[in-house]
Amino acid sequence: MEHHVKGGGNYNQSEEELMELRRGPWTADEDFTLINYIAHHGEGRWNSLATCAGLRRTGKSCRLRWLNYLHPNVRRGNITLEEQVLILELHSRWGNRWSKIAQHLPGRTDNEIKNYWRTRVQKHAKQLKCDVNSKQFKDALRYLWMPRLVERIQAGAAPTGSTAGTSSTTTTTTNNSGTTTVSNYHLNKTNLDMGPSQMVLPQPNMAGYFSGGVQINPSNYTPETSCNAASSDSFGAQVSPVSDLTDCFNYPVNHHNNQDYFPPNELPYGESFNQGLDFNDSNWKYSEDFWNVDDDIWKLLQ
DNA sequence: AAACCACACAACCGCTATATT
DNA sequence: TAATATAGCGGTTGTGTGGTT
Repeated sequence: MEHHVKGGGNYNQSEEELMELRRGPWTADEDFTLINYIAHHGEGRWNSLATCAGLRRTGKSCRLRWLNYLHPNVRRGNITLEEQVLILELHSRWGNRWSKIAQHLPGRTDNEIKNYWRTRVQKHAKQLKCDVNSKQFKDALRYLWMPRLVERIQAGAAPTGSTAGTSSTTTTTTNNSGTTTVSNYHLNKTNLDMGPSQMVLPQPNMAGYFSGGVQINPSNYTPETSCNAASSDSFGAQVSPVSDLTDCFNYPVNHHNNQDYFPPNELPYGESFNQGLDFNDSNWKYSEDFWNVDDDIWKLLQ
């Protein structure tokens, strides 16, 4: 199918030129041409690049294709649990600042994060019949979804295996300069001796983000574990003793073997939990399947 | 097997900010 | 300084795909 650009944007081109331009999905040949051209001539000045490369595309389209798809640093595939936590956390702080959020998820594009938000997060809001920007839904994200994600990350990453007999609390903190850190506290003796691990965002590699006891620093960072070549000072560890988001993640110990189960008086949010969110409301009583839509996270509401 | 539907995501559009001439 | 070009952002749309009826 051949589309034609009708105009728009600031990429001023004559009507005749525009009529020649292709739209829609890129072909493998076009991708190859673009990659090859950029490999030899570099990127930038996208209009002339498109012309010189012989691509019947707008410069804007070439730029987007390169940045969102063909660039070697673009990371494709499922959004990891760690990335989901980051997206939720950063979106709660910055809103729809997709590009800004993307800067903290190496290899992910603003477009991908935006799509994730629309398809996954907004879907939950829609099914719950509440606005994605409502306090009710934001509280659900903060006090249910995010802690649940964190717990699953820890369950998967902690060498101690099952959470049975091991309690954990993750704290997200923001210091005066606005830097976010995430701390893990695996409350067994070994890790208590070791103390919390902390890392500073942004950093180029999410592996070990919640690993507990492993501190990411430039010396143990290798290109193999990252999609971006980042300067070492962008992910050095630091300690942030003061937290303004601690309450969000201070949830009680789950003493039960089933990590998805919390009795009513042990729901994973603290005393400070907002009154505005009524989980007894019929809207919140969805079947297990509903909450399974996103990786079993919401089972605890059943 | 065909029609329908929902979803994920690539791509486009309009706009603003910044750089260049 | 003004005009133009370029880069980038966020919202929206279109299309392919997989699941369901």
